[in-house]
Amino acid sequence: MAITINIPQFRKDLIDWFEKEQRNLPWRKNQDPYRVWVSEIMLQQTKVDTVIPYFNQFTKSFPTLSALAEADEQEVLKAWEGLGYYSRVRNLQTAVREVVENYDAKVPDEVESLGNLKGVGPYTRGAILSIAYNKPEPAVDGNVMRVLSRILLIEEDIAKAKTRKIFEQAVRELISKENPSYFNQGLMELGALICTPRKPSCMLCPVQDHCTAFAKGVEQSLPIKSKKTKQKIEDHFTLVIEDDAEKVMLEQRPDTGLLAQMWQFPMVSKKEVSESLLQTYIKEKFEIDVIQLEKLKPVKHVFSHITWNMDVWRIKGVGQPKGLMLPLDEVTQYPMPVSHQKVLSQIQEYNGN
DNA sequence: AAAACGGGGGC
DNA sequence: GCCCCAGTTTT
Repeated sequence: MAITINIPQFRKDLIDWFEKEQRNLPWRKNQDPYRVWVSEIMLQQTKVDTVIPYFNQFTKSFPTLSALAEADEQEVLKAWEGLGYYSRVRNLQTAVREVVENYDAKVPDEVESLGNLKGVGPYTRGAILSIAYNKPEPAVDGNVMRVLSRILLIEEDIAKAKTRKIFEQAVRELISKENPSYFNQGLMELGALICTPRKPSCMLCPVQDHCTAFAKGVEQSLPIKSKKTKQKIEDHFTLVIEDDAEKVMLEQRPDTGLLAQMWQFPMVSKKEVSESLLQTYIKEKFEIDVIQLEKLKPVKHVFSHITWNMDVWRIKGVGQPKGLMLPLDEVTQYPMPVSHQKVLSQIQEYNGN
């Protein structure tokens, strides 16, 4: 694909704008590769405003790569609680331990070694190399594809995996060798502030003169993106099991899959147990005698690909329940997904708080 | 190549 | 309700 814009002028316009207009964000305080790395992982599929408080807390709790490598896994997961995509932080800790082991606790500055780390894909690799090490590597995310699809009038489907390579090649031709960091960050910042998905602010755009889509008046219809996955619905019983000491039961989710290793109130799919058999199921599974069974307000939780309809039941039992029992005010010490934080709120409301 | 993987926010 | 978001891993 032939690039027809004035490349030196484009670089200057973009970088000058970024120098003047960039937001003051905590991970821009310095170029510490570890902090850049943490920020890039947090920012995957996640808005800046959401990330800011998490980043501040996380880097306070785990200030260095070595600190994160040595930290307790559950504490790390707890620090990520509510951010979502929890495999990101489990992979991150796996990767920093690898860096301590193989690279003397220094974040690699080469494509190969950096890209082989767990959770570091093509985007994150390029972001770290350019922002922390000022190397002219592409860092193509959704912003960059949107911005460049408009400027260069690229009409490939950005939902396709191989389309990213087209944009990487374009960045390789466009990128400033003097300041690759600001060039890449400028593209992303432009996508976040000006060249937005809907109603882009073209009148304020520092590179409007270079934009083919704007010249043709088609910026609103770019980028092209197919893909819409149909999402499933799952119905579950969610069990708040209380013993005579007023402790409640928590269980840990499996090591892999959805919300891996997070803690929750025991849950069972309605495909496995019917409401009429619920009491028998509880009695056998948790080895208690049920003396009270109340239905509370249901909780609905929407993921990107699944909707959980959770019928919440409060169960009073006698005996020694098979499972972790702890006082209600201590469950927050365990990393729990937002869905079950909603359940916890139901209980507290029911208890009159 | 497509699906899995969270959560929040804009309209 | 639908779409978006500073993506990577698994199938």
